[in-house]
Amino acid sequence: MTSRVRFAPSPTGYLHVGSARTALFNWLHARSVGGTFVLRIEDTDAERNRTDLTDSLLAELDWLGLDWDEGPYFQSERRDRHREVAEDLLERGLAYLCDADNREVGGSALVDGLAVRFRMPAGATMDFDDVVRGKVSFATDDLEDFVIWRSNGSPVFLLANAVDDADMGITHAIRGEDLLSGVPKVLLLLDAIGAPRPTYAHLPLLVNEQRKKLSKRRDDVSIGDYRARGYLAEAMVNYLALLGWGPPDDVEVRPLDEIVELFRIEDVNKAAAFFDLKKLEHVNATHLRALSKPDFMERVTPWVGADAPWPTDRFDPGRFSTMVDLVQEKLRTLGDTPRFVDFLFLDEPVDDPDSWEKAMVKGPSAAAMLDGTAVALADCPWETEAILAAVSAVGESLGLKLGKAQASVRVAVTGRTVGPPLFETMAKCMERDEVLRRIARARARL
RNA sequence: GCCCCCAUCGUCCAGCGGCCUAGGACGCCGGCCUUUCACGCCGGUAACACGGGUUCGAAUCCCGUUGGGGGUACCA
Repeated sequence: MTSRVRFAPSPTGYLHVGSARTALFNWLHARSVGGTFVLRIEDTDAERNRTDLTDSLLAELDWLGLDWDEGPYFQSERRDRHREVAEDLLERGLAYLCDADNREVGGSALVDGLAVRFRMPAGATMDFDDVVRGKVSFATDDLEDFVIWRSNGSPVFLLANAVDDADMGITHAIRGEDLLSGVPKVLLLLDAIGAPRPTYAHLPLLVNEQRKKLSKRRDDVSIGDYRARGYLAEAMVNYLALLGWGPPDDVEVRPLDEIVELFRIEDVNKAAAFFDLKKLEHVNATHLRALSKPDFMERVTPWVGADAPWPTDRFDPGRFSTMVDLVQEKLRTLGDTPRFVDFLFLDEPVDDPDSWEKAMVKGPSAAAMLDGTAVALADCPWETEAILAAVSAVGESLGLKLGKAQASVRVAVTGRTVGPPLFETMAKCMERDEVLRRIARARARL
């Protein structure tokens, strides 16, 4: 039988990293075994759902590259089927009507304003074999009757989820461990309606530094936010795959298709994983460096457009393109790009107090360096090597190695102590007059 | 409280009875390279929670303890 999995988010917020990881593992399993990936929106709780959130959910999945084969199905459109099952269970006495105080009310047909609870059998044991956890067992005596149909006429998650999985022929339910304790109830429902039980795989939770389940309120978990900060989809997905799973050959940073090749749901481990931003950055930087020039240029566009920290009309695509060759390898996210090139498109170098303090105030012989450089650069050939030689010579005359010597010149021209290769930047992207003007301006400020 | 789950370096992953004086990655700390930063390279730091078993032999199996987490809604 071919494997069918589903990602079934409820549109109550933006897609967050935990859900994305669940979606990814379902997708990976489907793609690695040639199965079908179904997308189902679990919008049974009308009060908390918003359609615009559904749209953003789909957009984020699309961005991540997690394409689905079926759906999206909307649980809200299956209300009649859910009602049918609730009525059936009620008629068969497996469930009963109850009022707002959870008191049983007689009757074997749905009644407006009354909820329906499933009757928990006594003395039974519900056990199943979880792909990642192994044998798991619950005693029904520890569980209580549970609501399957609300008094407002809508199905509860447990019922809708069980019925939909059964109707959609889901063979593997891959989801977060927070849903583990709900399994016995779902099993009871499945057994009651005579549907086969899917195979379960409960993924370890993603946790924060306090080791608590990642939460929208406390933690930085929106996939959209990461995208906006300049993380690449392939890096996000690559990093997420590393949480709870590891490639057999220890090669961690790699393309998705290779991960599909290597992934096996049974290799997923059980312990909760900390979402480590530092490692995400590393993975991102590695993917970013591997981008071809055209690809990089296309992806960085949003960061150098209207929202960039310089007047749009001063942006020069040609110079920027040249700069990309010099700075791409230094970036950790696309969002880092502006601060490596902004000085080119601003009227004056950036004003960074720390840099000024470090190079101009505390640094050695800043005044002499600037004076000497101004003279040396006034008539040297405007080429990288010549500029390097000129600045180097000025430094030497002051007993400074190039590393120290270039600091004040760098801050005078760019505003910062850190940035792209200075002489190449000047030669290829700046006019001699502008460089000299900035050096003079800095000198005057000393 | 009750139920369930988990437990290897700070973090992620490897290890699935002998190959382990425990391996890789991120981070961190040195060094090299170097016009800053970064990249790259070299080196270092650092873990099998504890206690009992089982076994010739345990990080690996079993039990307990401790610690952590999840669930316990007419949320999903």
